[in-house]
Amino acid sequence: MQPSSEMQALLDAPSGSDEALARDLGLLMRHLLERSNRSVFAAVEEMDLSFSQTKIFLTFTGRERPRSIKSISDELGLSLPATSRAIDGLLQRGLITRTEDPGDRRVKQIEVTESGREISQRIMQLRVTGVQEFVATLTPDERGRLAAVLEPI
Amino acid sequence: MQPSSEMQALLDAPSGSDEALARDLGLLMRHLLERSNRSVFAAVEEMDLSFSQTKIFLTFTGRERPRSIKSISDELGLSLPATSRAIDGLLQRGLITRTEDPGDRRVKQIEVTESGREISQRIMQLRVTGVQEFVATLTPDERGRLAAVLEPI
DNA sequence: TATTGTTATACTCTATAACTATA
DNA sequence: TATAGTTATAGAGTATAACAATA
Repeated sequence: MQPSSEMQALLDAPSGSDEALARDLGLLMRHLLERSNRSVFAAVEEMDLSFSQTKIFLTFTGRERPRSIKSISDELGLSLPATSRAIDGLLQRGLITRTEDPGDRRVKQIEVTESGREISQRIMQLRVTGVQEFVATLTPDERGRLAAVLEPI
Repeated sequence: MQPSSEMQALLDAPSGSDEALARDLGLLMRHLLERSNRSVFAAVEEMDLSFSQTKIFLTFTGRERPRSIKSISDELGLSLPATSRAIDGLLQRGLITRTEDPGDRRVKQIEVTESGREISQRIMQLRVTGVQEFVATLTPDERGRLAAVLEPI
């Protein structure tokens, strides 16, 4: 089967087939993404954060303990120098602190400050808001059934 | 209500509430994205296409007619020079053609070549594959119910 | 010697400005 | 004058290489 035929098959997928489900899920994902990304991108641009700086904040969500630059670099798949420079920018704006690890003086411990936490939470809030707005567009019946299906998954 | 409390409320959202639904949808979206993006990014890197070049291909999906550089630039929200340069690269690799519009000689008509179409379809196929793999992990029962809920939406 | 982090350098992609050709 | 596209230039962000400090 040629790629071209496969694509066509996907568009024509009969209702109820796995292909139709994959297509509907893809469309839903795309819709949710567009909705969520618009507000997040606008906020991130307004706050003058780079994409990597935003992702650095996200690596702190849930676990507030200090992290080394290396561990952040590894988690984001970003080079150590790039991570170091991104952190430099956050440091200069007072959004994080960088202190020497007393146990291993090669290591710098990075922590989010109070104002950094505010920004980080605002970003996460916006991500959620896009999805919440979509949920609000559904009828109560659709909401209930979608919730019932998703919960076990 | 402080952002911090809002985030906590989301995590604690009682099963059946709109907040729980939004959270589950967000988690699903994140899961699908990670799954889909891994393979797409790997392929795009291997083919040595920039992010913008990939998006240019996507603007041709569904409508095979020639487009002007301006229209592509507008649709992607990319500057005209950046679009022009990205197209230059695709042209040099024989993935598109750039011909003068006989009706208005300021305009260049961009078309996807046969080898360009192959690459474009391979990318789209990978996007879909990630979702299809996820669908395959569901039980037939979950699949049926999810499909029934999504179709009207 | 190996590891953490920083600095030096070069590359890619982008936008704005200046320019050319056509309308 | 206005528009489509290109070329010139500068800036942001990245990676690799070279380096310093510590283990």
